[in-house]
Amino acid sequence: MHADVLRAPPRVFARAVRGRTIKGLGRRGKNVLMLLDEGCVLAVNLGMTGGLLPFAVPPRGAARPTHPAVRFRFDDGGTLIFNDQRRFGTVEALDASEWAVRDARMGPEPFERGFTVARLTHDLARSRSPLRSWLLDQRRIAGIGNIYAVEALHRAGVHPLRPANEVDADEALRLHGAIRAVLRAAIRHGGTTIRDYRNADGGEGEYSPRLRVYGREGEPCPHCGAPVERVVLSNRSAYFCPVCQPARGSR
DNA sequence: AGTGTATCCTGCAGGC
DNA sequence: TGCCTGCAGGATACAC
Repeated sequence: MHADVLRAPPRVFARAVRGRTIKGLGRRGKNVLMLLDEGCVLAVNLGMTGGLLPFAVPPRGAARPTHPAVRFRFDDGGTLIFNDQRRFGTVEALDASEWAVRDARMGPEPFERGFTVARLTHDLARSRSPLRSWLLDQRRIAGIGNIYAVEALHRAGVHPLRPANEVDADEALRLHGAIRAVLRAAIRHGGTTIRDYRNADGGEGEYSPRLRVYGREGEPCPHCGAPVERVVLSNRSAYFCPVCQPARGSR
């Protein structure tokens, strides 16, 4: 339907998934995983506007998704449509070894036991990237996007432009806690709907009113009242409180 | 090798 | 009303 979300030629992709059975579901970073037999993985990255929409029967009329990109049909008559307005999402069929390579390239899951303060401190020291960019890099930590990177930095009291290798031990400790806290809170509230995001049941996430700085340029910092500022790096907005997140040093 | 920028695509809000 | 610009939750090819 829209072949550009497939990384492979459509016929190659179809051959890889036709007739297969979904044995389980998973997630790695921001990727939804459908586990097929023989270790094959159908990996879906939702991008900015992607969504997986299940239907018991093929949707007709107004029920039809607005931007269908890939359609799967099941033997029981069910249909799964990957809908993606901007088509920044991707749908890929990977064999076991291809998935292993992909998995190994991704950083730790924020909630796994191996993601410790010591590991974060060690990894930060190896990079001069601005922290906001560092947090978005899926090779460092898997699963953090712009909203939660920005929110975690505010909770930790660290400036988004701070070079990763200049973060001190106390800041790393706070950042580690802040990453987990913001993700935990956002998950508990069903995610953040700004415009398009919907959960698997079609409902909106309830976390957006709880965002402390993201999208709040000029509004008062909920901690100190100073106006929230916006800075653009790598073409993406970061929001921060100039008082709670000083450009240099600890708070 | 590591890092920052431009780009893919569509739609919407706001200014004039 | 309509045209223009900027912006949007992601990831990466490419230049330096």
